[in-house]
Amino acid sequence: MPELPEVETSRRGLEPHLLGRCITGIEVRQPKLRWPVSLELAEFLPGERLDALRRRGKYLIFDTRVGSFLIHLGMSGSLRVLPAGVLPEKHDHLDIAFGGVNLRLRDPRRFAAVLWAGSEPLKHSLLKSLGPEPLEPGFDAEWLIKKAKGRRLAIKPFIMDSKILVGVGNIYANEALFRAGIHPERAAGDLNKAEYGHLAQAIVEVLSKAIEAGGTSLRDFVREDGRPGYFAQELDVYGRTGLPCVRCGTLIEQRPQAQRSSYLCPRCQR
DNA sequence: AAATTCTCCTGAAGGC
DNA sequence: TGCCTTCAGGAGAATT
Repeated sequence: MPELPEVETSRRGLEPHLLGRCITGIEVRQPKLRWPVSLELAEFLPGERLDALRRRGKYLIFDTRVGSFLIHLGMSGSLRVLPAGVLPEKHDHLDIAFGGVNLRLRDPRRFAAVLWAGSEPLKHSLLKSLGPEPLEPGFDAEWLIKKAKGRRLAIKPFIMDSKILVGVGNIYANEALFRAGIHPERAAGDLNKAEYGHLAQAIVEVLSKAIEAGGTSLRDFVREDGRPGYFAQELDVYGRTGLPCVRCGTLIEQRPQAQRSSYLCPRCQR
């Protein structure tokens, strides 16, 4: 599922193909994604040049002179750049044509979003309340401590909350907590300063390594050029139910938590 | 304000 | 071989 590293991998893969090129057309074959695909895309974008391709959390921001649009990949979305004329396959819901190439969105589960965001995209309702980027200044243990003060919410959903920090989904939340040796069901407000130090560092390391590796490949995620990422083999706990802990050999447990699966080593994580 | 539950969707995997 | 059921999940919206 695309998390921050996968979205950043997509951004880096797409940028050299699309930056500075002019949009020549929009084709929406399936407008019913998480929200209806914004009609403004077809209205405003043809003839405009892509001036920048940015990322905020798991959102990609495409900037043009007349305004910006957002793409969120949901959990099964992927973007690819293809030569014009390649026929769409099942679940290829939308093309944005850039002259001789097409930016194509595929999303079997249709949780993706393609939305117009106007001239100040960071003020869009979906972006304005997002927490700090974990790989940029503004995110550290002190920030987490401040936000966690007094909260009884479990630490795992806490770090998956995009208002606390962006980019951490189920996979990397599990991995970061394992690295930090913290049990996912602990109350966020109960962790001490040292634990938050370890956790902040673990989040940064896990996301950085995943970006270096080119994004985790799981089920539906495909990179912009179609090659899968290869971080999956480096996961310590996610999806390893019943397998031995890489550190102590204790069997990894899986348990439901807030409508998601948590994976943990009951010995290493306290 | 904070916590919890619901919701969208369909492919994959498991059971029989 | 095939049909049915269950699970997976990003994250906003609705509810408590």
